[in-house]
Amino acid sequence: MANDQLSVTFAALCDPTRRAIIAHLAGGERSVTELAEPHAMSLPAISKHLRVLEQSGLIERSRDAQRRPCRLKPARLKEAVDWLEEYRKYWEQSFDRLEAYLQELQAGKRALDGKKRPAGDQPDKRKRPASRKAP
Amino acid sequence: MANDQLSVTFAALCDPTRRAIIAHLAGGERSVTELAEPHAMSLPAISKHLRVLEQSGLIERSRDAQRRPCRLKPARLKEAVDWLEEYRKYWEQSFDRLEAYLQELQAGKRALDGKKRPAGDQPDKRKRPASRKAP
DNA sequence: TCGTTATTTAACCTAACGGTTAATTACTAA
DNA sequence: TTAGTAATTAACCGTTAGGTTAAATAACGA
Repeated sequence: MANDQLSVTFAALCDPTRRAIIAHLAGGERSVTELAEPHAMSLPAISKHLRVLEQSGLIERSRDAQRRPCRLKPARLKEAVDWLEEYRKYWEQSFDRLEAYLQELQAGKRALDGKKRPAGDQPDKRKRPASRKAP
Repeated sequence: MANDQLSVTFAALCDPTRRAIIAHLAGGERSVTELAEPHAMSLPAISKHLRVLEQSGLIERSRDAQRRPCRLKPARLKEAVDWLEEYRKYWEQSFDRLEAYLQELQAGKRALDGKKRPAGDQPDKRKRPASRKAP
């Protein structure tokens, strides 16, 4: 896996067990055993997941007697959402189009006179590179 | 890898080449060769990345003569962001705390009389994160 | 000190990932 | 029909991810 932060974060998030752990930790600090309890797998497996989460910066662990309580560290989640937010306009645009379509349906209009073309729908004629070179 | 949609989406996003392709496609429809051009790897490698993106539902492909133009399909990005938004309050809370701290520093206050956000709170309140609030 | 609880480490296994090169398919143009 | 362009498939390879069991470590409590 690539080692840039965003790749590490998304890689940590792509396992459902780890996402469940994050959701669990949203309820506050939890011990390893508590985090393991809902999952049908061994403690070492959970321990590995926690290690991944810790190394990705999504959680941190402290010490309380024998326990190693974990807590959420949300900064990396913010980074991920910041990346995704760049594309918000695209899904909102799709929604707008759907909404417009539904309004048309409701109005019973068949002839679309002033049909506007939403941005990002560019036909985009650009030069095509002849052939690529593999290093 | 798990086959639930969110896992598939995050797995697709955890490769920097694939994220770059998504960013590239934000500029509109692109052919495989165009998408491959900025990357120092073979066309089959790009083809595999595109397959991952297509199967995850992040892009779709059509046919234009020999070309297979790709375009962004943002719905899955929205699902990912929706999951992450559940945690927005956590990073905003952290930010609030930092802000409060900085304000304290600037004011030179030592006694915190009207402290609104106690640190390290939520001991064991199991609550589901609520929906996102508008910024 | 001894046993118990909590957690991690070690060693191992299998499947999947991300890349390669060579061959193949799909389509166009001459 | 033939040559050329665009992209995919096939076969392969090394590394890593995610799980296992067994053993080790850390801290407590009697």
